[in-house]
Amino acid sequence: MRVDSLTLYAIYEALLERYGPQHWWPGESVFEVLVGAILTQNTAWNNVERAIGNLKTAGVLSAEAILDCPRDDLAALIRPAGYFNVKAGRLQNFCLFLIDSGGVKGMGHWPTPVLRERLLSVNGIGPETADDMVLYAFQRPVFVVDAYTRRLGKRLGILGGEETYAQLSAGFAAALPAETALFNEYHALIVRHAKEICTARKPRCAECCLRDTCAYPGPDFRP
DNA sequence: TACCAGGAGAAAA
DNA sequence: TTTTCTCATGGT
Repeated sequence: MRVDSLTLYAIYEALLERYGPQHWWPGESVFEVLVGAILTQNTAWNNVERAIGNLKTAGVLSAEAILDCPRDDLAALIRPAGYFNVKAGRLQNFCLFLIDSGGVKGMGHWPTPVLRERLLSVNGIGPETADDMVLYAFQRPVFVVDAYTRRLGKRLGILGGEETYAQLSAGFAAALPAETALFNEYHALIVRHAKEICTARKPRCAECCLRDTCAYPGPDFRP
């Protein structure tokens, strides 16, 4: 898959001009970013914030505490984030992996491809969650692809819609300079755009809301 | 009331 | 191998 660099950069510039820097990822520590990446799977961030708040209040926002916490109790704490039973297991899987790997510091010594592969080996961590972690927690230049990225790319005519995650991530990364700050901001801006338009235009958007049901072709960011 | 949200894994076809 | 189903709360 090939994506035109100029087009991709023009989209980025347009989003940055419209919304400004997003200062991602929201979180007070690297561990909080890692936890947030799992909790936000198919879930609105507002609900994730509630869940993380519960973990903080209960003193369960560390790998050791999450592993020590009975599964049902952990599930109750993260209930606002939805899929709480599933995510409680995923959090504990990841925390076990994190401790076995020497923590964030130990994992920080791994080359990016190794880091990514090992994260993907953890049950409950798929491509997007792994890349969220690699980019936002470990500050490595990987391009995060989410549902918004796919929809926006399709709306703008730069994607066909059938590409695999790996094809999209590699295609975007190859078309842009490998800069962590750029990849950080780009993904954040796409999410911001989606939220902004969806919130502003409900119930019926006059501009591309990035939903599958939206028939509007979307704003033209092409150069 | 119905739809949607910063996915992933298991089961079924 | 590909498609479908399941997990679930909270906002609009």
